[in-house]
Amino acid sequence: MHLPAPIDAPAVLAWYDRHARDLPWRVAPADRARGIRPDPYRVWLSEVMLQQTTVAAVKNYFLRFTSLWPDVFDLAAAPLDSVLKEWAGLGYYARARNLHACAQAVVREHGGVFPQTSAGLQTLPGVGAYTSAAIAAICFDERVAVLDGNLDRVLARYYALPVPVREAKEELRAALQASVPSRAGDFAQAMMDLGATICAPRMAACMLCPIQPGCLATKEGDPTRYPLKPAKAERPVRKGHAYVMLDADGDVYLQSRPEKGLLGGMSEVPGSDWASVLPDVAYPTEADWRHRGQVVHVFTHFRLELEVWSATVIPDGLDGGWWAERRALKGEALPTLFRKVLAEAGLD
DNA sequence: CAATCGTGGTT
DNA sequence: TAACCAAGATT
Repeated sequence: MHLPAPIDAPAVLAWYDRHARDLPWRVAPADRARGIRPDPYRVWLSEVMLQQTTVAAVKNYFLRFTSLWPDVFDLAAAPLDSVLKEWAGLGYYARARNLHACAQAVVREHGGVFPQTSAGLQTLPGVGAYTSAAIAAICFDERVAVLDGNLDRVLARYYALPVPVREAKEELRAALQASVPSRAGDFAQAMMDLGATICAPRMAACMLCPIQPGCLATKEGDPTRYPLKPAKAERPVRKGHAYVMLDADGDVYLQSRPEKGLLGGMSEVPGSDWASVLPDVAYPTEADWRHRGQVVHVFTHFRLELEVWSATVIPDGLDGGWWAERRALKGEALPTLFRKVLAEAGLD
């Protein structure tokens, strides 16, 4: 499959010069034209946070991280534990571990200076095809195709792509590559802004679109028909128990999850396995256990239903965890799931 | 390479 | 309100 007609980059850049979003990690096009260059550390940090995550959700985390750790040396020197705590709630926690490992690699192996090519950047932990291209284009104007979810949608519509994106990824990349102008960084950000604000998933404001003249989906009449979706797998249900233990002072017993896998390295309250059939109740210790309710939490690939139990216990026979003061819970590396569990047990 | 890996905003 | 989906990486 060969895709015709490259994107009209001058039209896209002219649109971007007027309508670029103002974001904390971004250098505005006017400033960029004046020679101001983005800080690769801030661009990298924002790009990692933005992986599969909305701009709205990222903003405050970005400001917090850059306030705590203004440069890559600060972040590399921070304890992993504190990075996980600050990442709590943002999801996809492998990103936080890779973020920390990447900062240390940049400091140890590159003297604190990020590599300046997409190929060099892609050797870093947590930096894949998209993120390496985005940093190289935005910071160094490397003429590389920056292909994210927004671009998948914009290009699928522009070319009225007759197959799901996954089956034509390389054709899209080639078509985009052939369109990249010398202002590669502004072009990449412009195309993403276009996807986020004009060519949105369920609404296409084609009258405002700078590349509407070449858009094949618009010619067909219904751009939101694209991209074509592959059949979706249904989401299985898993069930389990969560045991919230309090001591006489009202402190809460927490423990760390295994470093790999779901919610890896984050904190939790003890609980059962999660299975398609609710496991038998097995309290961690003898006490007057009470059922406090149920928490439902939806992950990407399954739905979880946890029965929440709580009790005041005599703190013995427990191993490997720690007692957290209730007013210190806010600072623990607790994923949203276990914050819901604690709330269900009456601990806010 | 298909499965795994979170969460909150939006419709 | 349930479904959709977001500036993807890793194995």
